[in-house]
Amino acid sequence: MLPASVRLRKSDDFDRIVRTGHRAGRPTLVVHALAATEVRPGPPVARSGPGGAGTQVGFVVGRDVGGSVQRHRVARRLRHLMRARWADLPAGAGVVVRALPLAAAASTGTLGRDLDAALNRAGARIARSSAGRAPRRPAGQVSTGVEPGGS
RNA sequence: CGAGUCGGCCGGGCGACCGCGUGCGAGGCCCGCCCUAGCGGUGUGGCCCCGCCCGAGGAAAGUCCGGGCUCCGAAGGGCAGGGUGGUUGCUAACGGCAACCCGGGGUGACCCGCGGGACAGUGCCACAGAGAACAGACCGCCCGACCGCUCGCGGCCGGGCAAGGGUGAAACGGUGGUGUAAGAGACCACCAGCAUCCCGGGUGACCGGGAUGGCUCGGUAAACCCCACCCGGAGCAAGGUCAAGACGGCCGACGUUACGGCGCCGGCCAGCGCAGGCGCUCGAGGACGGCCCGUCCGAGCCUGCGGGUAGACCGCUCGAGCCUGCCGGUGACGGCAGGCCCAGAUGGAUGGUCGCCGUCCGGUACGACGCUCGCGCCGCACCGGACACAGAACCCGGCUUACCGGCCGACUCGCCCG
Repeated sequence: MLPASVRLRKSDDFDRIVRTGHRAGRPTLVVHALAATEVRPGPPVARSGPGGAGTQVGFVVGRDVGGSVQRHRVARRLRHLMRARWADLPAGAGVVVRALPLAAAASTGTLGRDLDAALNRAGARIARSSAGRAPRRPAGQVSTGVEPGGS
């Protein structure tokens, strides 16, 4: 399981990442992701610990997935799967994994493969938009790693 | 052995690896404070890491009742509104539970009942049927006049009757007799039922017995209504503390940009700011869910414009608590003694992946028994599949609903053996 400190806790964070983040879909789930500079325009929060420093992850399991028991089961399995992949995420990134109705019936192995594929595609899209024209974000962004002015 | 009734309990187990949350303890780094200024002390502080303890349910569910707790004002009266409805108890309380009463069902153990009032009033009673509420006469029974006649009768008119047939959930008591032209509680006996009174038993619902009366008086209150009793409102997003705070904050649309922003419009929610008006005991205004009364608060209030919270902590888990034993009670339950501490998350912990076992179902093979020779049933082995309903969110007591299955106890009926 992921500790509470690396999970998204604010409704605003969920809204921003789901609304403006880069998306990658699979049959069982959809990954929304933002690079560190897109998550927080200001100076990054200093954070210690292993893996991607400051990376935050959240999960959305809606009512269409199933009843309360089914939804909790899906969310727990996704948290366990994300724990194994969390260290490989870029530092400071924000990721929201949204489960689809098929996730309830899928095996944990299938969920893991879908999560890998979706994370890879979302990562590629972040890299492309940072390097190139940034079609999804009309207001352009500085490349990852360069801190915005002011500090 | 078979069939059944009631009550209680469990609701997969063990292991390995990897994890999450609260609490406690040790350590490291940072921060604040103190001084004797150090390799110091201190902490309601933050982060990391290690160890230990604990960590979902019988329904955690539906949110249908009842309470605790919190705030509204300290919780008044009447009306309206809502709820409950055999009796006596239990309980903090209840629409819950127990025992009993009455009615109904079952051979029985036992089960079921929204179980006050229909002479206070109003309404409704479909279809069928002649007639459905101070009812009614289709077939029918009887008497009389007239006509016909094959002299057993038929037709028609007037009158009497409601026994028999038929309709219906229900037809204005039942059976037998007297009576009569035929009949009818018209009268009589018994029975059922109703009303009033008396006696006996029971705390009571009610039960048992007796007398008198008129002879019989439908159902529906989960229709309005009447009677008795109960109910102030909102809810842990209750409520409280702290920090920030006016040149402010967030969100969205548009325009512009040197991509840092800027302008403008709109929206959002408070104790705030400005202006105007009214008022300070001859009292503005307000509170008590609605209305009236009554009571109380009261120095601020109203309007317009501007402007605009929802972060952290407390509440938050020791409670009508759980277990064991004894005592009282038919029982629900109560009393006493001893022991125990048993989830507190907040995008929301209580788990993930495997292995072995267990339970159930299906198939195959073998063995025992029964046999109507198709099969049934039991044991065992292997293979395959399934393992329910469901996730705390302030806390309790209930109710209701969902649920693969399993275990235990008491009792009833039938058959067989001794």
